[in-house]
Amino acid sequence: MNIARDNDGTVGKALSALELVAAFERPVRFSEVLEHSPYPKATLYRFLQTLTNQGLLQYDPDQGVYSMGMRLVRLAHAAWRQSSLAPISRNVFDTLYAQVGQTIHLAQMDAGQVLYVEKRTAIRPVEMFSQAGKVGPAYCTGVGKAMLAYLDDVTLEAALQKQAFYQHTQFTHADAESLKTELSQIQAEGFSYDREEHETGIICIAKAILLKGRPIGALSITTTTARHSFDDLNEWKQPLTQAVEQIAQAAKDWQFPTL
Amino acid sequence: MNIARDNDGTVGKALSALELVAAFERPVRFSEVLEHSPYPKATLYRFLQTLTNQGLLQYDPDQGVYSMGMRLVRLAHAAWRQSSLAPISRNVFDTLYAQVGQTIHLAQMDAGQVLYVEKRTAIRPVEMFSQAGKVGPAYCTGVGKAMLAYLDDVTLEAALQKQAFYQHTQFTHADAESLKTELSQIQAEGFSYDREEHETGIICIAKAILLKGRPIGALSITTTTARHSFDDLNEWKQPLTQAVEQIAQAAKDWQFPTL
DNA sequence: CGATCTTGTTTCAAATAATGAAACTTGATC
DNA sequence: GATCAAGTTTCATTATTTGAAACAAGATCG
Repeated sequence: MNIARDNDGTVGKALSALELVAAFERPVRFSEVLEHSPYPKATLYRFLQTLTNQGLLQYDPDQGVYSMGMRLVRLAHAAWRQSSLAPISRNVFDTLYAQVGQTIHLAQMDAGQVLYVEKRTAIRPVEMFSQAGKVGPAYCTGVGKAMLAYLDDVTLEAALQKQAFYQHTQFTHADAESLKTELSQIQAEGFSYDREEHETGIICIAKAILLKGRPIGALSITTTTARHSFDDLNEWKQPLTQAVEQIAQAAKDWQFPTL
Repeated sequence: MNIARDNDGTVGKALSALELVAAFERPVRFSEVLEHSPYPKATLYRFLQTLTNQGLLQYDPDQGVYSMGMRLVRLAHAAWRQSSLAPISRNVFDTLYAQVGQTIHLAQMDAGQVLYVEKRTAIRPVEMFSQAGKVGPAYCTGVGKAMLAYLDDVTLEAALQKQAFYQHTQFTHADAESLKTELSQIQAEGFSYDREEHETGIICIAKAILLKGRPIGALSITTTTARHSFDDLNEWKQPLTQAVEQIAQAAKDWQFPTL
């Protein structure tokens, strides 16, 4: 999909400079960005100036550091409302949470990764990796595998190409082959599981949301091995399925973009 | 609205095309965008292509419509974590909510407007982009006026230039003069009030968060005329002040960008 | 069924903006 | 007060963007 994210002239290059700043996860000096940048000093300098002018970055003159700009938050709000599943899923999401009382996630695919667009935490909050806007790996999360399972061959190959297959835990899939085997199972069964593949002690059951046969998102119910066994996950099949179907229906009615 | 936001060559123009799509608040056809665009057909066409390639927009081939892209949500997450007050305010924010039990907002300034970065309501405890990322007018909100009151003259004039002074209710400030008068009062008193200026029945007390004398954000406690009188608002002065001071301290420690 | 309109896409020479090596400025360090 | 590091500006060269116009692909109509 975006093999060519750098073949977009000035705009593409400027955005890749923006990603450089984002990657730091903290305010950065110009020279730090320069070290990680493929662009000459003067060129990068002007990119950061332009991005700052545009509000995609902000510059603190006291400390001489750049950080991500608040205009992005405003734009993301528009994106979230306009093309994420979250707004139309709101009621269903709340209902599901009330039914199962566990941490639930709503996710979509972005550039081969999982992007969480909505989250609801359990009463007893388990400190865990995730929040709206946060991205995660597709190959070792319940929602990621649920969506991968329904991709057509071409898109799947493209997505697999981007997976790192980093061994998060001893249960993480090590390569595309073993992942693919599970994907067929998931497609056959209709449910996807995370068996401590991303984080030790964290398990989940997930299901893809389909529109015209294509996965437009996925919903998951998460818990810990301390509180539940793998078998317990199956008790949530019914409410999960119902929620997924309702969101799919809402998406259909809403003319949700099929990506 | 954006004085120099168009003098940034291709990047600036492409971003203004992105804003055009954002303004629709729904998926749009190419021709609809074209109508509202200052650019020739071919130029706009290539902008949308580039933006789509870059994931800032997404294109639905079935319906031939563009909508905001999920990459923005990912980037905004980085912005929110890296340069919004929200992450460092989290504990203080939760404590304040527990103390007052009313709807509370944390906001920052962006391009003369108020940008909400965090919200807490009784009904839905955690809301990310549904509320965070929302923008509001500065001249008729508690948080907006609180921040305006501490801007230096040059910045204030620039900000006032961007205010629409739309008469939301009978109490809305009608012009810069009457607003300025209140701003001096706010600065003297340290507290800002929304007396049904934005929405009938909605009132609030707000206070600016200062770092080196400059407003980096504001915190507000909101209620309704049905439940509280204007005088009641003052009962929250103490917890509000405490929260603001704690956030200011955290920002100082965190080397928060001073904008 | 062919004509006409509407909408979206591509072309190509001219106009404009981006590029980057190098020089320069600023401020810190020894 | 000399040296070094970090950030900023310059300017001729090069590459990209620009947009009128032509083209394609559906719709809609008589």
